[in-house]
Amino acid sequence: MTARREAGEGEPTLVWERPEPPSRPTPSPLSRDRIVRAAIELADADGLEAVSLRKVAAALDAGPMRLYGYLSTKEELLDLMADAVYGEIPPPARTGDDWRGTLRSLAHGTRAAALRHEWFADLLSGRPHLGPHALAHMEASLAALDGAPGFDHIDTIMHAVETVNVYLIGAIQRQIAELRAERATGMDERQWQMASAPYLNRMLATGRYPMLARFMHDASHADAESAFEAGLQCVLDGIAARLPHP
Amino acid sequence: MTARREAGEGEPTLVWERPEPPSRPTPSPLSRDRIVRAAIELADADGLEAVSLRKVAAALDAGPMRLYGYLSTKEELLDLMADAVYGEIPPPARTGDDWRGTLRSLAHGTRAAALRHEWFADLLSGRPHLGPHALAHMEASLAALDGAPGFDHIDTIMHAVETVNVYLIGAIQRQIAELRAERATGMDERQWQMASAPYLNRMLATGRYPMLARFMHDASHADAESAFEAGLQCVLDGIAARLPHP
DNA sequence: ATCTGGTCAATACACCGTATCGCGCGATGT
DNA sequence: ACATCGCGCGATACGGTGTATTGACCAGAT
Repeated sequence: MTARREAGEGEPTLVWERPEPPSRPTPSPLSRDRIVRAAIELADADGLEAVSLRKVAAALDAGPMRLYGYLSTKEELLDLMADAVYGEIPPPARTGDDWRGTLRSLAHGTRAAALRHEWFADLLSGRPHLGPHALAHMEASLAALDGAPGFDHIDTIMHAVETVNVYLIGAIQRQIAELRAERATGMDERQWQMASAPYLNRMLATGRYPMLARFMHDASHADAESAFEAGLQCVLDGIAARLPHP
Repeated sequence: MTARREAGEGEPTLVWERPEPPSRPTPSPLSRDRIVRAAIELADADGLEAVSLRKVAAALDAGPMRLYGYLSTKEELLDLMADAVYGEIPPPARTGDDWRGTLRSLAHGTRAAALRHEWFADLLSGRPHLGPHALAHMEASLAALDGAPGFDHIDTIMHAVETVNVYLIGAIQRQIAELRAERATGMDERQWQMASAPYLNRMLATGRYPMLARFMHDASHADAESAFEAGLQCVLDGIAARLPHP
């Protein structure tokens, strides 16, 4: 055996002068949910790259290693975060025969959630989202179209939903990228022109990009929201065109 | 550490027994281009997260810090990599009045480049791509539509290109994500069903996802290529529907 | 012959994800 | 009531990252 701290023998220090046991700081109760919420808070505030297991744990008054009881990898935390976003998307309103309205509400709901959590865009290129909320969202999307006029076969339904989703993903990425560019140079559009425009102007001045120059000069730059809506209508038109026509 | 440290003012060791100066390993000539190529090689082989300044430098027989003469940040390296991909996209064939063919060739060319460099999908959510090749690609896209019947105004042209691009981005992301999921479980579709299906089957068995179950059971799962083409046709139809009709 | 300026390698630092270890507490068996 | 055990958790450790700083070296100018 080994020397065990026992009152019978040496006990070098008396209780009075011996410090209390480190006084466990009330090990805060943990749950996957609390962990994910803390991570999302960090990501919302400072972006995905500010989410580290150490910081998440610190935000919960816990040591980093404690998280490994709830997750076995940081990637799993990211998966949970993505699924939490799906949980925020309101299920598309079931609007009877108005399948366009259904798909539009679906798209706008998703877009709104993604804009609330910019980092969501960064998680789209990772593995497919198979969490319960993601599945439920997919299920609701399919169900909302089920029985609408023209959508008889599951293939038709899935194709429509997938096409809208693909457009949606692209639109989210585009806008998030744009939004970050603006913020990086100073948040204001005027400031953006001041900061990034010199380079662009120099490029345009080379004459190698006449169409871009024309665009910069002549185009009516629409805001992101209405550009999104316009493209979405375009996709919906395309879907409609391929339905068995009444 | 310092074998030659004694070389103060006595020079105690004789030339004969003193090793030659470490014989600079012929500091390999560097260029932004070589750096980017090395980085792309790494990324193609092992994914974006395998690209570190240290490894890129090592691949070029250089110290990590040497790269900072050519880049001031790792992000800039990623920007250069993304722009290199744009450089690989063949300019859309100018096909006269066949604007659909133009947009299709554009989309397929981009998609092919993205599939050659899976990591490209990960760079889409970052800042907008403003490198010379990206600008040239955009310019070529706009120019290819200029003068096509119905595309009179720059707004019309830009809207069409942007809509296709957005769909394109989404489709690329989707397919890359899917592709990675397959590879993660063992590369083969049969193996994928063996590995990931148990979880999905359990989820479907709960009865909470009837539409998904129906999809799994009844749908004719098309391959990625034709699904992409179908969605693209859908978008093109939508664009056509909003043109001033002949 | 000495100084100088510019390149680059070496070193250092803060941070990351995670494997390992060992302490201390609660539960358990006697 | 006491001895023992298991184990959840913190501390520590390791190999990696991006990058700031430092300092050795060499070319060219004085």
